[in-house]
Amino acid sequence: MRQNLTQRGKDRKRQIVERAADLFAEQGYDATSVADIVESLGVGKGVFYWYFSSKDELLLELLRVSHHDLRRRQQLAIEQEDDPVRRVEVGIRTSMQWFLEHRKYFSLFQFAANSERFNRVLRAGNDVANSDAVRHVKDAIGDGYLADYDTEMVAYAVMGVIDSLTRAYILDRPEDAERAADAAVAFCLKGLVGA
Amino acid sequence: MRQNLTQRGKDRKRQIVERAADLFAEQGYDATSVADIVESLGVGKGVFYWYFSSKDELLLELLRVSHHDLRRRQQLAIEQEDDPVRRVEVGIRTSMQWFLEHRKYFSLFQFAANSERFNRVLRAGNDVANSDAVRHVKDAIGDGYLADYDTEMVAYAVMGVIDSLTRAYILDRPEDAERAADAAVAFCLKGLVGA
Amino acid sequence: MRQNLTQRGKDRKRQIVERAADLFAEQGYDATSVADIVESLGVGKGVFYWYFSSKDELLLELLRVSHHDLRRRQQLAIEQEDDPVRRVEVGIRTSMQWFLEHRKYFSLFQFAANSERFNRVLRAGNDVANSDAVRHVKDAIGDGYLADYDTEMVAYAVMGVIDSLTRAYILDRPEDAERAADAAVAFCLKGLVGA
Amino acid sequence: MRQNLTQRGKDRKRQIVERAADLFAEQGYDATSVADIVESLGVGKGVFYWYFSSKDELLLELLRVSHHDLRRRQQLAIEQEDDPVRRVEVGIRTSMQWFLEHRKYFSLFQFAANSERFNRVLRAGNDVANSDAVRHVKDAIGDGYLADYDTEMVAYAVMGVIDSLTRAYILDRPEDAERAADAAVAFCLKGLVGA
DNA sequence: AATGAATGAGGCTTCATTCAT
DNA sequence: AATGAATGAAGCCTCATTCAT
Repeated sequence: MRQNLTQRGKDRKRQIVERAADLFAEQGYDATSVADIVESLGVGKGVFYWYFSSKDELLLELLRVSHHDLRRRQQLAIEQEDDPVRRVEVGIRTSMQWFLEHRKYFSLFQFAANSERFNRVLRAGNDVANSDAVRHVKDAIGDGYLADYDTEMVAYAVMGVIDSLTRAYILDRPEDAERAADAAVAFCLKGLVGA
Repeated sequence: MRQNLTQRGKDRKRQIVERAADLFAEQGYDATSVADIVESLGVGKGVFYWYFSSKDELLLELLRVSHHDLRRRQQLAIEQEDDPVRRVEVGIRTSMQWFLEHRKYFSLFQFAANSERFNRVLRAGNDVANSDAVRHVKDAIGDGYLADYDTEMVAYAVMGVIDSLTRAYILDRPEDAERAADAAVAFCLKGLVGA
Repeated sequence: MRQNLTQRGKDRKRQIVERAADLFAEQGYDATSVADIVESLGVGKGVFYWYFSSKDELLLELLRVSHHDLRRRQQLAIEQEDDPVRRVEVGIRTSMQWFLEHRKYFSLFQFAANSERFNRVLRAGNDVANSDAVRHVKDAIGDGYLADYDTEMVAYAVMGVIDSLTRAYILDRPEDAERAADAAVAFCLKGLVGA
Repeated sequence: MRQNLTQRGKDRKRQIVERAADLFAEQGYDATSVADIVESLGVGKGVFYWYFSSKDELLLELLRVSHHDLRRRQQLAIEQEDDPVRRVEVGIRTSMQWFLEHRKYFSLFQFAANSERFNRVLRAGNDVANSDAVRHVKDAIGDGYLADYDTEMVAYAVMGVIDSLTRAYILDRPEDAERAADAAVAFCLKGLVGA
């Protein structure tokens, strides 16, 4: 909302975003009130609206920033690989690693993905991610002897594997994170019977 | 909230559940008020509380019933197959077919899965489903030369593929439903590079 | 908002409108909160929104109804006169008499007339009133030897006289109401120097 | 809130008053926030409270100054006429001309006139104006053969004509300003039938 | 079984004003 | 003189739920 922020202002804004993310993750977006956020920060209600024009706008910003961070991290990691199959693998591992480090965003992403109001933010980033993935997948598959099905679908399938295993393992049993990532990679590359 | 319902009562109750499901799917659970539901049905508010003790209870019941229906349909289909690999395939296809026919439940399941308050209902059914799946997967994989990773994880992976492709294709472009199912099956069985 | 009102409902609604009119007249529209209204009635806040979709909507309805009443009263009185000059006189007297009896609406009308948001309601009624008045004035003036200036303007002028004298005398010194009405009539008919 | 202002300070203050008048005219006093004013000026909030102790105080000052200007302009114009009837005419024309040039103040005056809080400022000026007018009117009427009704009332009537025609024509159709002024004068002097 | 009416806590947001720098 | 930051009361409105009939 405001733009000319002093250092103090920037800090305060970041503080709000982070606290909000924590609370959203704990209780859900709808169940978390603006009052919850500012009270937990010990500041007045007006502070919130000095930095954000609405609760929705805060979530949007939060999604934009974190999603962008995830995507960037992935990009960086993938760039360093040449082999297309390795690229897919690295993509999977980086995603899961990121969620391990930023567990609180996972449920928010899921929530947003299910909401008419918020999914466009993710959609934007995801579309880029998906078309990237399609390219890698195409390269990985090679001469197209699997051209029977759309590579775009494969990209979505990979994302689904990541989401599901992240939800089931990364969040609740971080100690299994590594094994879950291995499983995701193995499954995505070879499937059930593709020994 | 009554239990001994006459036929008329049962009909009314079903009517409420269905209308609620429609509205929840359109606007989301939190954004749909009890008033929305009864108004769209043209009845008074008392009706709602005659059949349900709370809005949450309605969702819980709705989830229980529909999730059970999905699981049952799957069970029936799988039973008719002997080959374990075919069983996995049939499981996938049945899920996606069911969501094609009951699109309105998909987002509700996703919502519930993300909610502390509601996910236990799905969890119950899903745990059964998962251990079933594990069995099938184990059988499919055969003598365990892929025993390196947990079959439970594989089961989650399969579910993730189903969810992701359902969301991306089944809901928005029903005409691609078949291809999406094919893609899901192929991907789950052979993965990206599993020729 | 609601339509199927029981007798009790209709009474309650009327009660709200009247209390609101009182408070608006005393403190002004903006300065009167919905809480003021319901508290002064000893009911819960929800009651207000059962009958009106918003505070603005209440004012709109209040304006519509009362303005319509004023116009109707005028119409009835005027109809009984044949002489056009007498019609103008009766119109003026009826207006002022009505405001004497419904003092609380005067400032509301003035407020609304000054508000982008609300003046359309009055505009509608006033336009009719004005074109009626134009007809009477035309008749009163006779063969048009005053056709030099627009009769529409004259109609507005008459309204201005009514408003101004109402504000200055009717509201604050009801005992002078009669004299004020006489003055308004004399002024409108003959002006300052029109012996 | 300072008093000993440098030239720069005086300019700044005038700037605020004028911008506020613009915004008040556009959106209304209550609907215009202090934030609106300072933002539209591109300055911080402190500036406002440096020059004014409150939003109300700003309006009061604005009313005082502009109303005084109107009255002064009228005075000057009237002084140059000897004939009492001409004086009334010139008073009317000057008012309307002034509002044509300062359209933004019209609705503010109306708003203030309707407000317990603000009307005293206008009252003060208006009372003077009115007693002046009474004198002129008395002179105009001459030997009192119209002494039947109070000349004070006539003064209010004239003001009402001015307000009404100003609102209806001067503000919305400036091109009709001249005709409206003519109409006001003719009506006030001769009334409807005082040919 | 069902209706219209009522409750009241709580949610989001605004805004005049003050403060530290 | 001026800025960005902060306060907190208050306003409008929603909504799950309950009640009287």
